[in-house]
Amino acid sequence: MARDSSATKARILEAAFDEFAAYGIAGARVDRIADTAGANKRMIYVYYGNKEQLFDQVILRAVEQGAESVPFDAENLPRYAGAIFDHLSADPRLMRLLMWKRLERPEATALEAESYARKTASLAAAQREGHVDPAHDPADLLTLVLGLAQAWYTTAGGGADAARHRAAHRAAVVDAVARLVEVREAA
Amino acid sequence: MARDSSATKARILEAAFDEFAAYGIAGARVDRIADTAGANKRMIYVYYGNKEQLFDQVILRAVEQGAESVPFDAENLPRYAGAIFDHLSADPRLMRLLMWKRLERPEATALEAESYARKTASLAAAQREGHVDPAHDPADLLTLVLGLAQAWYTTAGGGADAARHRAAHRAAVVDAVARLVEVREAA
DNA sequence: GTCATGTCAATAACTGGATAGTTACTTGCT
DNA sequence: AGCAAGTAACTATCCAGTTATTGACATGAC
Repeated sequence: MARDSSATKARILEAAFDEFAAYGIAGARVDRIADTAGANKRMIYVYYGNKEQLFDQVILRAVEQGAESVPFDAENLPRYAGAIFDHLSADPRLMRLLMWKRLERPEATALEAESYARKTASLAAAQREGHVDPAHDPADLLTLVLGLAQAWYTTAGGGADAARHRAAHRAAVVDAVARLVEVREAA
Repeated sequence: MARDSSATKARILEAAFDEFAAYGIAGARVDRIADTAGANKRMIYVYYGNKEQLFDQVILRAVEQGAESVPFDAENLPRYAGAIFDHLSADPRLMRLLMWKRLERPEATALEAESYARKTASLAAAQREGHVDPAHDPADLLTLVLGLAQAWYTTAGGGADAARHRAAHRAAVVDAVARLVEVREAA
């Protein structure tokens, strides 16, 4: 039993990810997190303050990792949507975690607000340059693209045998976004 | 204080809707539901069994009302998506309630499975008849349409000033679905 | 080298408040 | 009277957060 505080911190964070993804904030049990982490409950309070702050840390890490592995690409939105789809497919806990966050901690963080603003701005630019149909407001377009990329995880479609058709679902998302952003000649 | 059991039942159900939409199952407080309903806590247990069963009843009523006021229309999916959008706009509690359900009671009920099957079947028919592009599997298409219709409520786009742009958002949804189902000549 | 000292990591047992569900009782209607 | 509706007070459990204490390791004095 080496005494390694950063390893303990990391184990707690990982266990908390599991627990929060499964039960949300209200349903999560601090004792269970401590057990799963193989750590003492007290350390959770030492390292993270309380249950809510621990949740915030879990979210923060997930968002950072997401931003890192799925860079925004205003000029190729179908590909961006496909990348989001892949990212969500890779870990089923992720979408659940984000849904809990929307329900239990809906306040947009500064980080999120800033990332949102950056995306809409670069989307507007892509529209001016003719890569994306300018029919919709950039913010609206972003919402629609995200809605499509997440559709399998926010609706009943993501049921039992979803894994077997993953490739087809992904292709459907990519195609749907392609149709959405396709530049049309003025009628 | 008239003694009217069905009125008490209804008040409890309405208060439970409020409470569950706000806090989910784990976060909901039975005492608070009783207070809001102006009913005695005991009556909740008499009429509904326990907290989970009460939640199930709230969901059941919401789903029934939804099915009633938003009939599926495979031959005009943009309109269907618009109707879903309107239905969700009319009561912000609704989408929250459905999200809690996905997270806390994910099992698909028989009712839901049946309604899902009916929709995909009639969608397949609409594709054969040329009303809907047959590029995608009907089940996938349904998922995408729902993803679009709910996009403002499942993503960060549904923030503060969303109400002011509701009409524009609705139009965006309808247009996005129109593009999605548009029949294309074979390339 | 080894022993005292300070510091950080970790633990088990506890506390106080909350909370789902119950019991025993009262009220009002017919 | 008799039954259904309603009530208040209770219980047993659970659970977030705390307290008091022990164990590990490094540093430096001698």
